[in-house]
Amino acid sequence: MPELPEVEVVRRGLARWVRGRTIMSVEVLDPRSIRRHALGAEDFIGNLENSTVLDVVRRGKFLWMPLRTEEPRGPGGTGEAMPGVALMAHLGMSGQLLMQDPWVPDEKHLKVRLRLSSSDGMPEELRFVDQRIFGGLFVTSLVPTSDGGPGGQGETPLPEIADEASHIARDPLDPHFSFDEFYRRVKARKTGLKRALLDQGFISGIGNIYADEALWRARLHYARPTDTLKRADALRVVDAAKEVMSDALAAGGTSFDSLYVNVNGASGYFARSLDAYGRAGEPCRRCSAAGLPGVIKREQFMNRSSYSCPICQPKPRNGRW
DNA sequence: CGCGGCACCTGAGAGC
DNA sequence: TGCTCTCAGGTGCCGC
Repeated sequence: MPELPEVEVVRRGLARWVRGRTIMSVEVLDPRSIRRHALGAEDFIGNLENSTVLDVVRRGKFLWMPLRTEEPRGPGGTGEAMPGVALMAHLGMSGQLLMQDPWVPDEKHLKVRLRLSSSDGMPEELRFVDQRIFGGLFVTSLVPTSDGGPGGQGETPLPEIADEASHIARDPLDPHFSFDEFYRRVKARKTGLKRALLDQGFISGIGNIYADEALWRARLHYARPTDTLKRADALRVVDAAKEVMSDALAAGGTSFDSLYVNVNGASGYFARSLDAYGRAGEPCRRCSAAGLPGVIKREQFMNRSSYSCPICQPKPRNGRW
């Protein structure tokens, strides 16, 4: 279940292997994995072949590789660079980007294979593997950012963003993230706090797991109306999200099952340090440390499970927050 | 505008 | 053993 830290682990790993390499050929083994590429497999392949990967860039959970595509030289071709396009990837629930040597047998859920130009000792194939097919690959254009800052986080940040990610807000680990802007927008919206944390247009990179962890750390209820949030509350929950995500990043990403594997094929491991998510029926660590009887409760919210402690993340009795 | 609901998917595990 | 049901969840879209 990749959230921001996992995607960043993949980004860093991938950048090392693919920067500067040319896509020699592309094989789409399951067209469902490129369904967000509206013009189909042939167009997808045509856009990628003979393009060179300039970088690997991330915004929230979206990952893209800006490409340099040259017009064919010779008759009719100028040899000049074409307008900016990028290969976009979203890992969804179970997507993996793996570097493999060609003789390694295909993975069971291999969906797309890119053959890269050879580069001393590096694996020649970039494989997109995805069991549940919530993720996918597609080609998108690059557009200027609305705030003039870099489009995303990469080795050489560009003032452009992949069109399909331009609605995604910066994440709390982004040096250009603005808490003031987040607070202003969240105050103006009438919605529940967890819903706002999961809204990638407000603040990105937070999924169900880290939303619950951040709310627990900030001692806030998931349904807290955002327009009642004090600045200190909002700061606490954003700081908590930032903390939990940088901890996970330092540990190489969270992993609960074998579905998430980073680009080098090794699972991250951070799940053991979760305080709320997945701990239904277990004592709240903060409450037990204080001698209180809090037990983590699981509830359905937004069609998914939410975990919280009824004692330290209470709902008000009188309906006033 | 906001929100609930749902579709998109597969596989693991529970229950019968 | 084998069937059916439930659950996991990021994102986008639809209708109220």
